Amino acid sequence: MADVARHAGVALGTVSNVINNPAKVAEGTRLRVLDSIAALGFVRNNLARSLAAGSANTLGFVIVDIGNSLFVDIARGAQKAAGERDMKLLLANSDVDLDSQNEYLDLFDEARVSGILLAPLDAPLDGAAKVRSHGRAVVLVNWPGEPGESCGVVVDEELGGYLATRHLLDSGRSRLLFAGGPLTLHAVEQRYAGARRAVDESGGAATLELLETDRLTVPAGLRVGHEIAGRSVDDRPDGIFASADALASGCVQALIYGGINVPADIAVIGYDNNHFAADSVVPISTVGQPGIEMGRIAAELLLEETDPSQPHSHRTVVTEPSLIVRASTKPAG
Amino acid sequence: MADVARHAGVALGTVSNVINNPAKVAEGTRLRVLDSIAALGFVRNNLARSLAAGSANTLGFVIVDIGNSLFVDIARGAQKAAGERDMKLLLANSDVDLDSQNEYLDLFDEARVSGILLAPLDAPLDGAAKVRSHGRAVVLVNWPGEPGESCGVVVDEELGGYLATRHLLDSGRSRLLFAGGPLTLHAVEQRYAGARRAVDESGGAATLELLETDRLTVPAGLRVGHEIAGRSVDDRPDGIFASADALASGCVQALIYGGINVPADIAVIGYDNNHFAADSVVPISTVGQPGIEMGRIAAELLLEETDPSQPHSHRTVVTEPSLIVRASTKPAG
DNA sequence: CTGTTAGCGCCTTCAT
DNA sequence: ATGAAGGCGCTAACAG
Repeated sequence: MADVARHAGVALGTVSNVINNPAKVAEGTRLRVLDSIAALGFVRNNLARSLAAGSANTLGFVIVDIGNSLFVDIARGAQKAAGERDMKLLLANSDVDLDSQNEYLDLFDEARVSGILLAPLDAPLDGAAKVRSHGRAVVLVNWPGEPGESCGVVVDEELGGYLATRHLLDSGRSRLLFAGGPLTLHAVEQRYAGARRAVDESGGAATLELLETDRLTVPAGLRVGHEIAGRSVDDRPDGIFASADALASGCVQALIYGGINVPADIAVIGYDNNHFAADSVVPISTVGQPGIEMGRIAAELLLEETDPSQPHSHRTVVTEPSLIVRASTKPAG
Repeated sequence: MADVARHAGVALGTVSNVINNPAKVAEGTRLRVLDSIAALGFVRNNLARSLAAGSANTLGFVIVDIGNSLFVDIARGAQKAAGERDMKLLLANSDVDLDSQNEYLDLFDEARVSGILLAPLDAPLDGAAKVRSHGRAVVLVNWPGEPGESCGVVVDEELGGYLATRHLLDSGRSRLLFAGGPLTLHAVEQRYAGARRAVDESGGAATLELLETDRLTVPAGLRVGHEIAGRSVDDRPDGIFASADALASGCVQALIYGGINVPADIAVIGYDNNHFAADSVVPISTVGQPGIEMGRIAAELLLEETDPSQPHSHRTVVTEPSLIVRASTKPAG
């Protein structure tokens, strides 16, 4: 930086101003300094900048599973929101491993990032608490904030379950089946609760069978589909709500394989709006989480919490999922 | 850090040594300092550390598409290799956007990371050249290194195409069809060349039809499958090499939908070892890239280039894909 | 093995 | 609008 100053024939402080407070320096000088910067291939040392300034222009995002498209969408949304405030977003993949998650939390802590976004795995949040105790803001993503401790962004899973089921009912289906599990998973349980509510509202006009699976994968869905295809026609549902697209995809494939027509015989709706759903012989209706929006909101909450000039109270924002109708639930008949 | 020193009743330099050169300090003192660190919730400021030490313990990885499982695998491998040398790996998603890619390159440059891994998009590598001109090492991933300029790690696509086709031939198929495109994509063209080679080696016992697609997606695969299902039986191939699993998945779905038996009537093999292939009614054979290994190699090349105590000459490491046999190519008959 | 000291590169008052 | 000086928190090299 001193080199640049010498090259441009100005003082070191002026170069600093050209970079950080362009308005404070005369047009001519500014241009001359800029030229020197280019000529010398100068790159501001962010380490020193952040050290001296006491704050970084970077946000960290620790992701539980980078293979999951929802989190990729969230990252995109957060990236965009951060970019609008001239902040950069760095990612770290904890890979569904608690130790790894805590390590990356520490890494961002040591790197003095401005704030941290955390999509946690279903485990104690000690690591986050530790980072927070150092005064670094942590916003939970796809996880409720801890009351009075941190912000969070979640999706209303119950509503999603309701929407999916309501849609099956509206399409003229009445013998419904909910597939998914294990029910100990909060999201699955909530989606089932929503399904339950929709059916209860129908006042006895519809039934809901529960078929719990051990996982939410394509193979599990294949098993579900095969099981149903093996039933006598009368015992089959006419509408299936698979609580994840992977499950729905397997289910649809196995049903078709078994000679059952989707959606004429059985309508199927999934959940998550993964590529699984769209990329199927029979495109599968689904419920989508607003990943990009979630990321944007999370980043904004974090930026707000980080900004000392702004009052901030911790809160959990609940976003709404939305119904995406495709061929797999076209009305019966 | 001064606080810790005071609390432990030692000098500031000792605290530094406890953290960085534990061997250089007496056991008792070390423990006492460690206690103080815990008691005070001290977190070493990595910015200051890197600034003072002149080098960071962090690697950056700019990824073209974080939604692609190959890159996720590569990230895992790189993460592991880096971890073994006490280095951390930070990720950035350029999202198939050149500007974004260059921005993240600059970000890592400013952050003075120890080195950068770049899985580039198919576009000029100016950004990488710029960073390199600042003396920061860049290793190209899934892209050949620029001779004399940088290292790279790639997969032998031609070999992969050969393996897939060889496997179809070995399974007793002879009327082969290669689906994929556009052929302007380097990887597709190479895979086709490998297929060509395998068929040529058969000495006229087999034929290879080329069906170029405009994309490598499930919908494109569906179109391929529907097209083939629409042919008269005699005109159909008995073995299909789809140059991507997404394509193969769509193809298999459409064939089954059209009443064709896979693999009895037509064997299908994909490429990439994505979940698409495994998660299919008929599990699809495929060719897998050694993502984890690629990541590990890339990180090691980078670390070697970064280490001034070691001689280094730029090179491109070519890794070998491997055949993964599943149900979709079980021998005819 | 311990304590002291001089920067790492930059930002930010402060005077000019 | 500009130049000079102090310090951000830490490491490394030195003298004890």
